[in-house]
Amino acid sequence: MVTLSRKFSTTAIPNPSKLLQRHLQSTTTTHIFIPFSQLQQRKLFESHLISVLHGCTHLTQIKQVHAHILRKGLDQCCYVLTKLIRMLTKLDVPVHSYPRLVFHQVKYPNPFLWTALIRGYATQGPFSESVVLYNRMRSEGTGPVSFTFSALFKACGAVLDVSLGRQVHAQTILIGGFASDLYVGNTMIDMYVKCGFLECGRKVFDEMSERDVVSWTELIVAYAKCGDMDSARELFSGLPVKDMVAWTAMVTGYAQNGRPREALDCFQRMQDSGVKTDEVTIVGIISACALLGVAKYANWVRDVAARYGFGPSENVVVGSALIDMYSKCGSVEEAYNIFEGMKERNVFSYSSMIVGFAMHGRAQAAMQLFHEMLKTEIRPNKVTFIGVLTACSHAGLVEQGRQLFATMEKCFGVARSADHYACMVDLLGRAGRLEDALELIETMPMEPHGGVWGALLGACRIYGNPDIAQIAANHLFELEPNGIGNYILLSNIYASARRWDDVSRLRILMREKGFKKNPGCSWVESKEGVVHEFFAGDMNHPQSSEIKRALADLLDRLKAKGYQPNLGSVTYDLSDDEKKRILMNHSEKLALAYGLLSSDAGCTIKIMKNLRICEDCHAFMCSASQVIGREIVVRDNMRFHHFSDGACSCGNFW
DNA sequence: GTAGGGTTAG
Repeated sequence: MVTLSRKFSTTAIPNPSKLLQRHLQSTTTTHIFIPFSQLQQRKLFESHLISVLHGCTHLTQIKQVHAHILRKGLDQCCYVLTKLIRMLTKLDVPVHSYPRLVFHQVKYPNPFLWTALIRGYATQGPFSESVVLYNRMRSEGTGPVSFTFSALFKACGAVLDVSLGRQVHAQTILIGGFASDLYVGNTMIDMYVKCGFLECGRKVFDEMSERDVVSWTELIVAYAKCGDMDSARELFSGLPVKDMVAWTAMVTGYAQNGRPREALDCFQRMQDSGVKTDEVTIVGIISACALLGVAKYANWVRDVAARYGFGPSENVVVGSALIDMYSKCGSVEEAYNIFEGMKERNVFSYSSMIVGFAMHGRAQAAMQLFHEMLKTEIRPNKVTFIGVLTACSHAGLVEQGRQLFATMEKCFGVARSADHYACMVDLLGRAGRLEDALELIETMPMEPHGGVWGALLGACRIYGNPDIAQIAANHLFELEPNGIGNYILLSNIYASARRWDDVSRLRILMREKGFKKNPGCSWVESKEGVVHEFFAGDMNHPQSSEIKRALADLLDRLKAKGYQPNLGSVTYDLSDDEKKRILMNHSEKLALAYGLLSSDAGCTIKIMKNLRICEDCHAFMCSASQVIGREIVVRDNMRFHHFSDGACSCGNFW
C-alpha cells in the first residue's frame, strides 16, 4: 500500500528562503540577467510557445516544438516544459518515457512541472507513482499547488484508495488552506464518490465555501448511480444555474434507474428551459425509450437525434444505443439496419447487436456476427460472450456454447464470471441436462449468485423437476429473500407435478412473508400509437365486450385446428372448467384480441408483458399466428417471442 | 485541473 511520507503529515512547510531560491532559479535560469524590456519579450515568446503546443495534435509536432525550445535555450523553463509534458500525456505518450525524460533534464523543477508529471501518472498509471513523486517533491523542498492535489485525488479515485485519499485530504487542510479551493474540493468530492463514500463527498460539498455547477453535478450523478433519485432530484432543484451537463445527468439518471417516463419529462423540461442538447443527452433519452419498448417512442427519438445531427452514422455511441433500443422495441431488423449503416463500430455496437439477435432467438445471426467481429480488430468483451452464450442457449447449441466457454479466457483473454456460468447453467439446463448443470454450479470457482441458481430453477420448470428445483430455490430464498418470482416459479413447478401440498405450504409461507402476487399485465399499441393496458381478467376496457367476443371466436378457430388449453399452467387446484376460464383471461390473450380489433390486416401485432408468458399462452400464440396468418411478437420480462406460422422463434425454450 | 453517454445472463 502506498502512503504519504509520515514526515509531511504534520510539519510540511519547507524552508521558504531555499524554496524561493530554487523557484527563481527554476523559472528564470536562462534569463535572470536579461534587461526588463527583453524579459517582457521573453515572456511573450514563452506564451507564444504555449499556444503553439496547445494546438499540437501529433507527437511529431510536439517534438518539433521541443527542438525549438532547446534551440532557444529554454531547456530549464518550467513554464513551457509543463505545457509540453501535459500535451504529451494528453496524447497518451507513456509518462514514463518521453515526459519523464523532459522532467529529469530540468535541474530545479517548480511545483507545476512536478504536478504535470504527477498528473500524468494519475491519468495513465501506475497510480502509486503519483504519490511517490509527490513525496519526493516534498522531500526536495518544493511546496504543492492546488493542481497537485487535484492530480493526487484523481490517482486515489483511480485506485479506489479512500485511506490514501483521506491522507491527501488532511494535507490540503494542513498546507496553506488548499481545502477551500474550488477545484480541490470538486476533485475531492469525485474521489470520495468513486471510492463509494458518498456521504463523505456530501460532507465536503456541504462544507465548501464556494461551489459551482460541477460540484453539484458530481453529487447528483453519485446519488443517481446508487439509485437514490429522490436525493438527486432534491439537489438538482436547489442548483441555482442548471447547465446542459447537470440536466443530462438527471435525464440519464432516470433512464439508468428504470424510470423512462420521468427521463422523458425531464428532457422536456430541459428543452423548455432553453438549455442546449448534445449527443450525451440524446443517448440518455434513447435508453429511456429502450425501457419503454414502444415503437412510437423509438421512431420519435430517432427523429430527435437526427434533428440535432447525431445519427448512428455520425456517432458510435448514439448508434449503439439505437441498436439496443430497436432490439428492445421488438424490431431486430431495424436494429440491424442501424448497425449496417454505422460508419464506425466498436465492441458496444457489436455486443448490442449480438445480444439483440440472442434476445430475439436469432442464434445463427448472433453467431455469424460474432465471427464477423473476430475478423476485425475489435476484441470481444464479457458482454459479447454473454450475448453469444445466450444465443447458443436459446438455440440448443450445447457444444458450440461449451466450446466458447472453454476458450473465452485462453483465446480471448476474457475472464469467466459468475454471469458466464449462469449462461452455461442455462445452456445445459435448457438442453435438459439438469444434473450436469447442478454439477457445474458445484465446481464454480466463485460463489454462485442468484442468476446462476435462477437459471437452474428456470430449467427445472421446463423439464418439470421439482427435486432439483427445490435445491435451487433454497439457495435463491437465501440469496434473494425478497424475490417473489422464485416462490411463484417453485410453486408452479410443484403445481405441474400436482404436488398440491407443497403448493399450499409455499402459499402459506408467502402469505407469512407478506408477499403479494404481482398482477399480470400486458400492453399493446393501437395503430394510432396509443398504448392499451390489460390486466388478467380485466373487463375495464371500453371495448371489453368486443374483445371478449373476438377472443371467443379466435378460441373456436384454434380449437378446430387442434389447440387444447394447457390446464397445467394454472397453479391452483381447481376444476377444469375454472382453469379454462382463468386461462382465457390471461392479459396477453386480451391484448392479442384487442390487437386484432385495432390493427390493419397483415400488420405484426406486438404485445408486451410484465411477467413471463405461460405455457398455455405460448401455445395459444403459436396457433393463433397460423390461424390468423399474422406475425405476433410478445416481449415478456425475459425475452422476445416471434410467433409466425404456428412456430415461435424461441423454439419452445424460454 | 474538476461534472453527464451505449451492450449483461434466470
